[in-house]
Amino acid sequence: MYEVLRTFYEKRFPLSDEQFEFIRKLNIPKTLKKGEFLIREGEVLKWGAFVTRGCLRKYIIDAKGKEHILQFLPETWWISDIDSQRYGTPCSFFVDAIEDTDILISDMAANQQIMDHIPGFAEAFTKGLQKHAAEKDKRIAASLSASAEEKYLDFLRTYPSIAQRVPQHMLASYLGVTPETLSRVRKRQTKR
Amino acid sequence: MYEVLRTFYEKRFPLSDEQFEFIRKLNIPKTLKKGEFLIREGEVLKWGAFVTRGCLRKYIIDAKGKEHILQFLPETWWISDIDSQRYGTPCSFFVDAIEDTDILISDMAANQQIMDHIPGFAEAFTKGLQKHAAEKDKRIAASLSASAEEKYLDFLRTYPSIAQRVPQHMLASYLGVTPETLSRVRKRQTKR
DNA sequence: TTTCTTTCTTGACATAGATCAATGGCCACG
DNA sequence: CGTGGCCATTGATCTATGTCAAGAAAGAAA
Repeated sequence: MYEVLRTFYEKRFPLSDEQFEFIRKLNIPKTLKKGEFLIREGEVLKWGAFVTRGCLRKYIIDAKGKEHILQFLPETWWISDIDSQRYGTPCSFFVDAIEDTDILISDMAANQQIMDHIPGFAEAFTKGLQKHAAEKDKRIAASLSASAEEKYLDFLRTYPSIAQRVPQHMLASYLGVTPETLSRVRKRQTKR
Repeated sequence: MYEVLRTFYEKRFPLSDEQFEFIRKLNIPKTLKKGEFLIREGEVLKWGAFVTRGCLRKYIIDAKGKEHILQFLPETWWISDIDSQRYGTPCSFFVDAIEDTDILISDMAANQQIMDHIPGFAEAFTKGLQKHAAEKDKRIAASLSASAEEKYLDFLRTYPSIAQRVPQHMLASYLGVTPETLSRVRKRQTKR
C-alpha cells in the first residue's frame, strides 16, 4: 500500500528511493472494515491518515440528529484536523469507512520531520489544504443557491469516480437532498 | 484605532506596553469608504487586515453571476487568505466595505515576527483559524438542510450584533434566501 | 425641505423538492 | 437456494420558498 503514497508524492515533487524510505518509516499502515469508525466526534486527533485503498466518509450530526456528509475520501485523499492535532481541541465530526479501507497514519511529529527533510513536501501539503479551503467556499455558495440537478451535475463533473462508487443515499446526503429527489434527478438525466 | 487591537489581544494573552509597541509598529492603518474594495478576485494577497471600526463583507460571484456573501467582518475580525499569502495563488473572493471602515494591515513577515516575539500570539491566532474552519463545516450542514427560519434564528443567536447592522438584503444573500423570504420570516418572528 | 433612489414589505401565483406510501430489486446470510 | 432487510424507484400529495409586481418606507442627495 505504500506504492500509492509514493506515486501520489511523485506526481508533486521528485523523490529518491532513499527519501521515500524515510517517509515510509514514518507512516503506519492500518486497515478498516466497512462500517468501522476512524474518528468520532469529541475525540482529540493526534495524527492524520492517507487513504491508499477504499473510501471513507466525513460527516457531522446536526442538532436535529440528522447526518450530513461533508466529504468523501477515496484513495490518495488525506484526512486530519490540523487544529485538533496542534491544540488538542476535540474534533467536531465523525469519519467511518464505507468500503474496506487501507490507510497510512502519521502523527504531527512525523509530518514535521518529513517537511524538514523532503524539499517540496511542505509546499505540496499546503497546496492541498488551500485547494480544500477554496472548495469549501464554493460548496457553501452552491448549497445556498444551486438546484438539486445543478449540484448533482457539478458533483459528477468534479468527482466523477466518487459518484460511481458511493451508495446513492449517501450522495444524496452530501448534496443535501432526499434520496427520492436524487433518484428523480438521475432519471431525468439519463433520458438525455 | 490601535486600542481596539490591544483590547482584542489582551483578552487572549497578557501584553506589556513594550510588547504592544512592538506589534503596533508592524500594523499599518488604513481607512475604507463605504463601498470601497479591499480585495478583488484574482488578486494575490500579501497581507492580512484586522478590522477596528466598521464592517466588511467577503463574497464570491458564482458561474451565473450571482453574488453570495460568505462572511461579514465587523470590528475585531480578521481577513486574509493564508494560502494566497504563502504561495502567491490568486484569491477567489471579493471583500468590500459596507460601512466606513478602519483596518490595520500587516504582512506575513510582520506576523511571523509577532509570533516569534509574543508568547501566546501564535496559539491565539491559530485558535481563531480553527474556530473559523469548524464554523464553515457547520454552515455547510445548515445550508444543506435548515429552513430559512432556522438559518435566520441561528444567525441571530450566533451573531446578534451583526444582524442589527447589515442591510437586510445582504443578510438574505448570506443566508441563501431571497429578500422577500427574509422579510416574511422576520414578520412571522415579531408576531411572537 | 423636496426629490430621487434604493430597500423593504406585501400579495398572488408558480414550482422544486419534501414527505408519505407502495413496489420491486438485490444482496447477505442462514 | 430461499428469505429478510436494505436500497432504489415511482407516484401522489403538500409545503416552503422563489418569482413577479406593486406600493411604502427610508436614506441620500440636492
